[in-house]
Amino acid sequence: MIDLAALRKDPAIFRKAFADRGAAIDVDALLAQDAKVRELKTRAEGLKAELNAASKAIGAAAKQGGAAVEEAKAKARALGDQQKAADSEREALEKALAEQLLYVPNPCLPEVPAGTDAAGNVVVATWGDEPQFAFKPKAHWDIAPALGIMDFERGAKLAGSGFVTLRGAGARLQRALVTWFIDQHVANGYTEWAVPYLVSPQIMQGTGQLPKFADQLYRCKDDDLLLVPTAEVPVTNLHAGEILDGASLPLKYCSHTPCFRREAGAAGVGTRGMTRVHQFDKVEMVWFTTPERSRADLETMRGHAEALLKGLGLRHRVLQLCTGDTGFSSACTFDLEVWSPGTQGWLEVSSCSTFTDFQARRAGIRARGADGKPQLVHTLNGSGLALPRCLIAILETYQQADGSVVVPPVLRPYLGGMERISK
RNA sequence: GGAGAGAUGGCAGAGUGGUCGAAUGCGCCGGUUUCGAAAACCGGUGUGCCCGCAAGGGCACCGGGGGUUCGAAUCCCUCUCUCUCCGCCA
Repeated sequence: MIDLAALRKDPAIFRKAFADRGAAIDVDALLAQDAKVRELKTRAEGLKAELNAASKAIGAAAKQGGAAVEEAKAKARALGDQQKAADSEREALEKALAEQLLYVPNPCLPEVPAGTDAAGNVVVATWGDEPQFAFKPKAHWDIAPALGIMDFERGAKLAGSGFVTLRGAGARLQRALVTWFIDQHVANGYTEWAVPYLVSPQIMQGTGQLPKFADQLYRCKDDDLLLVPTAEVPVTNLHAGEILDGASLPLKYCSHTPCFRREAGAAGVGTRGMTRVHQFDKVEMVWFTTPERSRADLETMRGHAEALLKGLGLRHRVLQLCTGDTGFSSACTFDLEVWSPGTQGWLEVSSCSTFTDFQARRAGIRARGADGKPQLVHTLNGSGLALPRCLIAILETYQQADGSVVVPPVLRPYLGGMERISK
């Protein structure tokens, strides 16, 4: 959620930011409503103050008794009616304004390149040479089923298209990746969390998934719970409504969870194999930090994600997303894309963002600063990393002419020393 | 799932219709004292919002929501959560 006081103070900045994003936000309408709400509030509170004073007087008078008390009560009753009317008007308008505010995106940082869509994203770094093969490299959907480590048909049998199963060394490889990732994060000072995979609608609102992206979420109607689309949601909301100790910042958390996404409207686009599925595993990094250091922390966190790809020896690049491609809640995002030799394309395996105070304001996450006053924190998160596409890149990058796949050395200890996955 | 008990400030714990944003204790911060510290004593110590240049004034919050009343931490309804016991269960 944006800061209404900031909007009042400098609407021009917000107008430009929304335009850059391609978001049709009527700033003037928001400002007008805000002014009206505050006017009504002042009036209603004034009446309430009168009423409170009148009630107090009745209390004092009642002790002495007397006929004047009944008359005073009648007057107070009339005042109360007036106050209630004014307050209900204020309440309705304030609620409507708050509702609209939930659909207003986070302005991007000034440094974010302007652009309307993914074509405007800027490559800021590339690592690794393109792997060379003495044969035509295959795609993972050919490699993995042939090795018997991935089964798409059975996934579809269980839950429909977009669900896959991993078998034997495939399942174990994924588990090895998860464990190695988390071990790296813990070594970097992160605290690991295990969290619920179902959360309430209010929690989804805290991080910005609701109300705008309801159609992308799986919902358990009978219990009014939603399956998490990313660990960002439960982990960021761990501190919802809390006032943290400023000296404890930055807090660095990581968590491994499955992620559930309906992917409504994405059918047919890059969905073959395990590239885009309704359920996948991911290790997520989440930071709670201060406004002063959040931008620098984003670099650090992105470095942690990149280090994983380097450790695995996977060619990758880093994109800074342009204004038009930056997510609703984010102020600045870097995507990490890994190279897929089988499809000769790039696959997004991580998205590292700073949400500035946007999520903190929605979720009510503050920290007590040096001056003793609570202040909204900045939240960051980044994948570290998404599992399916890492599996894809490993299988395709390390495939051999005989169909086997060499295991990256860093993972071997997690696979009982296995050096190669063969049939 | 059934039965019962409970939810008050950082913590503990009073308060059952009026001057209660809330006693008291602990904790924390500042001061006095001390060579220094402890102890003791004195003072302070929640959050959000509105009006205001400011000084200052006002409103709201005692788990959430709703109701009764001139007035609710206190009465009523409802939801959530916690604890105890029973059942079921990985």
